[in-house]
Amino acid sequence: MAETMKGLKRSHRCTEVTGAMVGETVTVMGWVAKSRNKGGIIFVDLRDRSGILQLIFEEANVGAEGYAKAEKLRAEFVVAVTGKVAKRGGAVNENLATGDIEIIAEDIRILSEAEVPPFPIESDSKTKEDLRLKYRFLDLRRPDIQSNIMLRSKVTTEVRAFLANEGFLEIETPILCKSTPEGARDYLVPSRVHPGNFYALPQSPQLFKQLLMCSGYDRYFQIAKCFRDEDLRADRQPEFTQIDMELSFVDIDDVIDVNERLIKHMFKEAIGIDVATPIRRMTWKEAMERFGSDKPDLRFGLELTDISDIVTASEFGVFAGAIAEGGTVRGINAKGLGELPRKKIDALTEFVKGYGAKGLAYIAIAGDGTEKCSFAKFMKDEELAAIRERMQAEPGDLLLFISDAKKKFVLETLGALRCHVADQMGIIDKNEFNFVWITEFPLLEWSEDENRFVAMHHPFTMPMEEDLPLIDTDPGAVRAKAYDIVLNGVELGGGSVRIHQNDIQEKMFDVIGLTKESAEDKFGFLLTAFKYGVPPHAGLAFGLDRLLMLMTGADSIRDVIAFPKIKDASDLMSDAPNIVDPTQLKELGIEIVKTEE
RNA sequence: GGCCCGGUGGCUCAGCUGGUUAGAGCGCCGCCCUGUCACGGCGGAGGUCGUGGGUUCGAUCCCCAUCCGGGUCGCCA
Repeated sequence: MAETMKGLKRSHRCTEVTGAMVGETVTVMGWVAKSRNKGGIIFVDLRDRSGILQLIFEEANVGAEGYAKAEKLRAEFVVAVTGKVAKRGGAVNENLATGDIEIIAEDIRILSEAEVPPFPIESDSKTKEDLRLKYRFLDLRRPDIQSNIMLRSKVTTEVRAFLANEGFLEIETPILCKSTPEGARDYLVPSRVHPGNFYALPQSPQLFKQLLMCSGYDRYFQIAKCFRDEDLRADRQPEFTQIDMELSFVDIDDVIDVNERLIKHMFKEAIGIDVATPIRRMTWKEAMERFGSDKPDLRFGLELTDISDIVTASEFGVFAGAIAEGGTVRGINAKGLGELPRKKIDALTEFVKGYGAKGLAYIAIAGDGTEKCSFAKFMKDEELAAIRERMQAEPGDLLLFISDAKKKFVLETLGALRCHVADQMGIIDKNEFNFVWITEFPLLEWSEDENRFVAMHHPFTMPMEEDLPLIDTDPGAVRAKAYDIVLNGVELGGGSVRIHQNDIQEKMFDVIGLTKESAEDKFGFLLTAFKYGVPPHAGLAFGLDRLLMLMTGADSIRDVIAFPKIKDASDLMSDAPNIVDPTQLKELGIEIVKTEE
């Protein structure tokens, strides 16, 4: 029978009770983590979000009725206990913050009984994630998840404090928006008042924050929910949170400066890490050439090496052919893997095939200098020697090569292989926080599917002034005033300077094949706003979930979100999404059409 | 949509090439125990081996389909 807490007031959380309070009477409330009945004396570990505190029940102190209640306690019962703080009578438990004290219970109320939970409520849970997510409210009781969620709160609190101090205003933007079907798929919300019309949930507050700049708010930020109807990943959820900001009368360096200080502040206050500033900067081109990625993990080397010039005239058709078609041949030197078993090399081949590579060429050099080369029979000795020299190969090294007619493909695939191999080699320092700004992104990207240039970032991104003349002659070569902040190979955030001049904006729409009418239809309100006095402005957004993932070392973004969704974007706990009542659909004028296989 | 991995008591797992009364640890239930904290002792309950077909004398094991979950590629301006 659950009791009321009438007349009681919690005086402390569990670990707020300290050795300095010995002799004081306290009232604590929480969940029974563990009960150990020794017969005549009962020890109970009481748990709340602060941690664990040991309670002692003896009939002499708590009375016959209280002792009988204590005997009934099972895991996850919710209790209120009043008692005296005491130094431990027995051994000190070094593993607990409160390990040298205990509460000698004088009164107990069972506020709620509990069924046996479907899985243990403990840190480092081995329980499968689907079960944990079905009972997320129990999973959220586990100390390690609680610590993640509390750290998340700490981070947003610090972000607000820091940005407020820098003169930023926190302004909310709408969740019900107009669909702008460029980029990711929108989540749509039907309108009852306008049958057949739909709102879209925002993929980001991009247009609204630019409007706020037009309206003179000068420095805006928001902890913003964003929505993208795309497939999930370990680091991707359909709804996620951004620390979003926009600033007026600034250029790249101003944005980078305030954000470096924000990063420094967040990491220091949240997890006690000192981030060295200024943070290194690297152009997109350099990142791609050296690391095969626009979000390079700089905690290790394994850089890409170009051997195209050496093999261009070789007899090896795979290499020579790729180059003849305008492609390239690049390699990495996996130091010390020269005696990797054939099976493991085959596994690496499978890995790159997963990205669409036709194969993986290799030269494995054993410790004694003997070589196994997958393409030796096509190569002259001097060509192989030149490759070894270029790759700085030594006995014990494994050289891996990828070739293709598409340079971008070679770089990206090898970049992925680089990270995969580094992981296998165990050369990544998990305690390092390696930041880098990636700058000078291309403004445009050629889309094979659409047979046109598309904006790499978004169509409001400002080209670099010195590249403006190229926009007609060689659009693909134009660099943008865009920047990403990358941490340990993860894109933490990104932003850009926005276009605020009409002529450049028109040119931009023109290049990506957007007619004046179409642009007007999609973003007319923004373009109109720009006619009435627009300040130069720029902004940036961090992925809060990914940030927390990196701060906590979590393997999955789900471990830092209170109520995450699973791979198919559903919620195992509430069973959303779900069918709705036919009358709701009727009111919205929506009819469900079954699609055939 | 493609590829890969997994599904065996409440939890985590074992189960070799098909033949076992399908096991273990933890948890749970009962009794005992006044200094435990991974408490201890004794006893006990609990499993349509994800589901449906098929092969076979016989399937947890092999085959097909399907459901559920994870990773990844595509996708994510």
